[in-house]
Amino acid sequence: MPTTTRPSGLQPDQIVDVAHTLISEHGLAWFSMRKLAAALDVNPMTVYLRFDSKDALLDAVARRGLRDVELPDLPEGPWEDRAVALCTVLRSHLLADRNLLGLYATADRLSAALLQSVEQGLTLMEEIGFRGEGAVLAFRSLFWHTVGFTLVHHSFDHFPADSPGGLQGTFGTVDESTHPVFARNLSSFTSVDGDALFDHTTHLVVAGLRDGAPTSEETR
Amino acid sequence: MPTTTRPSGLQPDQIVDVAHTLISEHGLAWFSMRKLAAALDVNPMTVYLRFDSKDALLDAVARRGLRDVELPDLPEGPWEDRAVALCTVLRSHLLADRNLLGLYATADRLSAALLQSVEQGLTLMEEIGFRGEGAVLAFRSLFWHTVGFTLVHHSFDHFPADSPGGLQGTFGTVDESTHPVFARNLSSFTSVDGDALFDHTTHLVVAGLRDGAPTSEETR
DNA sequence: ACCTGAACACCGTTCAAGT
DNA sequence: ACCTGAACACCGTTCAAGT
Repeated sequence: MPTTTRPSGLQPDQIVDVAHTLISEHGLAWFSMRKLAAALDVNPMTVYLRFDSKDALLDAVARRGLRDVELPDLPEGPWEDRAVALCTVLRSHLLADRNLLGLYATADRLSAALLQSVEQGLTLMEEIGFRGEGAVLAFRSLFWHTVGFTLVHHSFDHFPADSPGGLQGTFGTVDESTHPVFARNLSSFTSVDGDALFDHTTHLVVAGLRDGAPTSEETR
Repeated sequence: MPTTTRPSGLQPDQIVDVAHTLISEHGLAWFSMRKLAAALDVNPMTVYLRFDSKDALLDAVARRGLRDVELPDLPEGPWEDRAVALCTVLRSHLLADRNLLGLYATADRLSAALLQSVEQGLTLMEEIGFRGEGAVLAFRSLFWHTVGFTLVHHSFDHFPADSPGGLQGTFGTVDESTHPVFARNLSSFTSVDGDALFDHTTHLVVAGLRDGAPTSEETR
């Protein structure tokens, strides 16, 4: 070894790759600039030559995680089914790596990374008669419905029923006189199936879009 | 002063209160256990006598932030309007303190803190004929739609149009041959009005619920 | 020019020691 | 019993110094 400082030629892409892998494997909370540097076998400060800050790096990692998302072609079938399918695929891509979800939540320009979904979504909206800003609005409803529901997904994991206290523990005592309807339906508050709830709500949004579309019966 | 250690009688509620205030004023990123202790004029370790960890404390802060939410009575009017109003009120409560939003995103048992909304939501669902688990499912769709959209809200703040690069900067070059529909509608991608988009999508969900309700015309 | 080592100003948390 | 001080094992980031 001629010198102690190798001109590593460390590329930004490589840094983002390794950061992505580390976060994916160990989680966002575990990740640090120093651990990243160790994984890259480089001085902690070298990373700062390529990225201004940890935030800037995380931004790049988030964008990278979504950049190469390849959405499959939508299946044949009724319009509603294809619209729901778009949402389902999008969501499963976002959920694919749970450790990166926290990153997407704070990463701006989420939609910019998902060009494929924009193309497919707009096509669907035009198919039922939406044009221009109307098509964009309709697409955005569906898109952000999907992203929002996905970000909220982990809240379902720890819902009562299975937990020690059960519903009592979570809701405390539901006062029959102030919350009569709630009290009467308490036994129906079973644990939440996130996938089913998403699917159900997506159908509601899709049906709403379809009903409000300029063209209701000309899809062919 | 007789001794240097006051038997402060520091109450957990007081700790949570001060933590809530600090986060609300300076943000979640600024907040630390040591700064909290300084604000309480107490040794940093004293807080650990009441809370096992920072996470446990933040959990308590999140719950406290929602505990006393008093939802106003729903206005008179058509069912759809009242359902939308419930969502709007819920959202504005969650958005009231933007600095606490990040807390809710990771706080489990979000719904447990919002008993009021459960009572009102279930009442609405029963009004159009939903019963038992059907009513709970319908309510959950509306509730989590609202929470999800709220958590995603800040993504809209930095949407292109006003930013330096504009749409070009965010989307890069939209290839006309691979994304023809997108390219054709590029000019319709104006900046996102989060409130309007939420309102619009909420109407879609509400309309979907109404249409799928057991009773369609017996509301009275 | 490119990289590093040491240092600065912080963290959350543990634990032996004080009163 | 109740609280603290010092310490441990970390952080992100700056910057003068090395090659």
